[in-house]
Amino acid sequence: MALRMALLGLLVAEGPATGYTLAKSFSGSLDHVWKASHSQIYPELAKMADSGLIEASDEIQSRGAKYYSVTESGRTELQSWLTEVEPTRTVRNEIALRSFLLSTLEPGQAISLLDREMEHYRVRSEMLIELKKTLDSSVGQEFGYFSAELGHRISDAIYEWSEWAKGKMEEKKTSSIDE
Amino acid sequence: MALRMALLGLLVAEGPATGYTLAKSFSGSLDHVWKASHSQIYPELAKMADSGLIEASDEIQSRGAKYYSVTESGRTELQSWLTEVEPTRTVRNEIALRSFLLSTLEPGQAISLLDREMEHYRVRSEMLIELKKTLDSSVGQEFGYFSAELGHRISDAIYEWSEWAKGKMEEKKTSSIDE
DNA sequence: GTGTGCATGTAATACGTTACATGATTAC
DNA sequence: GTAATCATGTAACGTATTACATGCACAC
Repeated sequence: MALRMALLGLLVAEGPATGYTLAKSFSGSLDHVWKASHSQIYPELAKMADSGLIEASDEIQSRGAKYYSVTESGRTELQSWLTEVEPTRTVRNEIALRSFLLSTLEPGQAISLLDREMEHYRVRSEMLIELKKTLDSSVGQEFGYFSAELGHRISDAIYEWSEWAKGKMEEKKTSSIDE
Repeated sequence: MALRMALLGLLVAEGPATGYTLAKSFSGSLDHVWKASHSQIYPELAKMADSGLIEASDEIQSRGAKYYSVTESGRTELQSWLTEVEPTRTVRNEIALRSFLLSTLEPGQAISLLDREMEHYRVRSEMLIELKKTLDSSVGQEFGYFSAELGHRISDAIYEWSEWAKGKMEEKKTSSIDE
């Protein structure tokens, strides 16, 4: 359902697009929020067209490209999903799971894992700051701005957590030497 | 793989346990990090026993309970996964996706969604503060402490983002009235 | 002519959710 | 005796990942 809504959202915001373009949009703006590959997107678009949420244009473009656009029913569907369906808040975050398992490691090992995380989220955070700048200056592109901001705040939170956890692990390491 | 590692981690940290207990542990401590239901856990434990990562005790307890414990091979497996396998950082966060779709809504509608989120994450945050207090006072239970801290920081980040986004939406609402 | 990027799809496998199904034990 | 909780499992379905497969168009 979420993938379907993501596709509807992109079509609403950016107008008619092909499966290929939508896959690209995912990797450009939705990537830090929701991932999907073309092998998922094409069959989903076909199903959506079957249920009348989107329509394929009659003319097929060069290279066999098919342009899809949202129907009125598609717009309604997206609206009611956003406003009426209770969000699935299932967390499935491997980094968080790994943080849970950190204490099964030696402090030294844990520290090098945390260093890796810090580096990753520092880079990610910087990337999102850049993305926000781009989106900020191009008026009418607020679409991705909210999620870029959220992604940025979450990345920072993970970065700071890693720093904190590293500190804890260093204390542990020192105190075990003292014993 | 992640579920398998979560189960190994729980068995390492808490000693021998049954599928039922492990399912309970998930909902107690791992819930805010990784979700799994018993229908996933039982078959996974059977597979893990087949590959020798865990062992079932000979005696079957009352009510047909089976106690599993980690083997040496299981410990090694967990270690090498944590230290050698590059984490899957795929984000699949429905709240973040919804944030992406916010701009397809009227500011008024968006604001009520954001209110709902704020309430949710305020409660979640408070819950995790309580959990951290519990884990802090019981020595030797640092196991869940790192992930509770991470969960807490992420919840707060989402809460603050919602507040920020709500402000933006209110500006938008006012300015559209002014027009 | 050949490599890169555009463009679409299918197949196999893995992972996850919901619902179905059963039975033992304990507490009231 | 009956309700709650312990305890384990299977089946159907839905979602996601990886690999396979094909062909057009443009630039060099």
